[in-house]
Amino acid sequence: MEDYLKSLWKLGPKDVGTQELADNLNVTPASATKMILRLTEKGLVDHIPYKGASLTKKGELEALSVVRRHRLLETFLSQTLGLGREQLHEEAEKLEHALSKNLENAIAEYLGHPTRDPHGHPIPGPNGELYNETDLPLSDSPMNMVLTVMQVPDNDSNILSWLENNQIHPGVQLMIVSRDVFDGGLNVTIGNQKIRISSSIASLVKISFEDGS
Amino acid sequence: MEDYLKSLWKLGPKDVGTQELADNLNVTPASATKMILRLTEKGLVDHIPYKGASLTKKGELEALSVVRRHRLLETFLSQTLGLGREQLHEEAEKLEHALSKNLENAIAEYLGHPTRDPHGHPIPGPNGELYNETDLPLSDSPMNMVLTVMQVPDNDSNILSWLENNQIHPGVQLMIVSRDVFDGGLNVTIGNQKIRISSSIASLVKISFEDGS
DNA sequence: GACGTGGTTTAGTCGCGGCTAATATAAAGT
DNA sequence: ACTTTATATTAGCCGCGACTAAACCACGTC
Repeated sequence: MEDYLKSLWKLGPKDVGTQELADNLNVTPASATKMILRLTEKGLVDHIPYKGASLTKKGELEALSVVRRHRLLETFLSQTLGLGREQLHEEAEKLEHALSKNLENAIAEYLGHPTRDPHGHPIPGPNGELYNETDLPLSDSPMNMVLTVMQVPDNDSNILSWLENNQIHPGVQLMIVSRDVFDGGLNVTIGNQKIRISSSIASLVKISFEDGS
Repeated sequence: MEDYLKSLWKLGPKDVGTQELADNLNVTPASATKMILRLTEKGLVDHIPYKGASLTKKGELEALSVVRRHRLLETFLSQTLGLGREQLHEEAEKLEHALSKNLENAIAEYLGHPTRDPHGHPIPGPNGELYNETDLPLSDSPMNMVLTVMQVPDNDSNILSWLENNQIHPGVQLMIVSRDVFDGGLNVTIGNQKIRISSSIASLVKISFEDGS
């Protein structure tokens, strides 16, 4: 239920098709339809049959609350237990539904009310406030400029391990030296290393032009 | 489900009646019966109809695993977030079902494999090993001896707050100076304070004769 | 030894969140 | 316009964990 809201948020704000939603949650389209009906009933979702579904204001706030819990948990587990970025998502996924408001507050307090999680994703405020929407996909970034990695994906531990092995994580600086005309792959320098990043991965890494520290 | 195992463990090792179990979990006896049947089916519980239920070896291990997760979580939340003893139980109760083996291990590691939680309750090992079964109820303890508080209850935040307010928590030393003949209430010195502890509360506090530090 | 009472179980229902199989719809191709 | 095809929905089922109401059993009492 909370998972559906989260997925709708992640896939939104456009209307999300049943199939797309179902794929995202690893359930069948029939299950997704049923849930969409339930959520519509509760006023969390607007649904146009055979068209798609999107969150209402109320649904969006719910979704942001889940996302907040998720990202606070990731930050907390990283900070205390020192879990690697590849492990965080999976664990937070399980715990987020069981996190009380009290504990959410205590964790936020403990962490000093962080605005980014260990993947660089912005953490919504207690009332759904979101900042930091200005980061750019690495795949769309200009060449020969110093770029600061701001965000890496959180949900694919394979990609994440690869990035980690190549020293790519939030805060790191790099520069695009060339771009492959055919497949969009990037040749990048990072420190004194040169690596190649496929365009599919590059589209998942977000950067800014400022010093991200 | 895990809650049923935990309750059966807590109320055992004797046969537990449907009513008693249902009361403990705040459900109706009918619900308890149904669950007992399911657990029997799975080989976690032995059930004699109209008599009672008790854990099998397999069920006990399951139960101990839940207890371990619960107590590790309490310890972890206390240690990191500094939550008060009264709040720990409730929060751990929610999270325990969502704690993966991985995270359980990471937390145990982080805490240095503790054997007691903040209430002094023993934490079962990863394979269900339990020590520290020698602590005595304060209500049964001799007078005029230095006693060390080892365990306080975890599940009643009112009692816990009262104990906390009177400086009674694991590690504290006290002495029984007199015992009320009629109601079993205890007069106790703790530091230079004298307080009275009702027999019902005293039966929930466990002590040892050794220095508990 | 029948009788009543309290605890136990069964029967039937509900909401949640899944599934499969069958049906309905919208959009695109001929 | 008609048919194909992809996508959505409905219908009907299952397991979990709760509930109420009704039947059932065991035990102590008379």
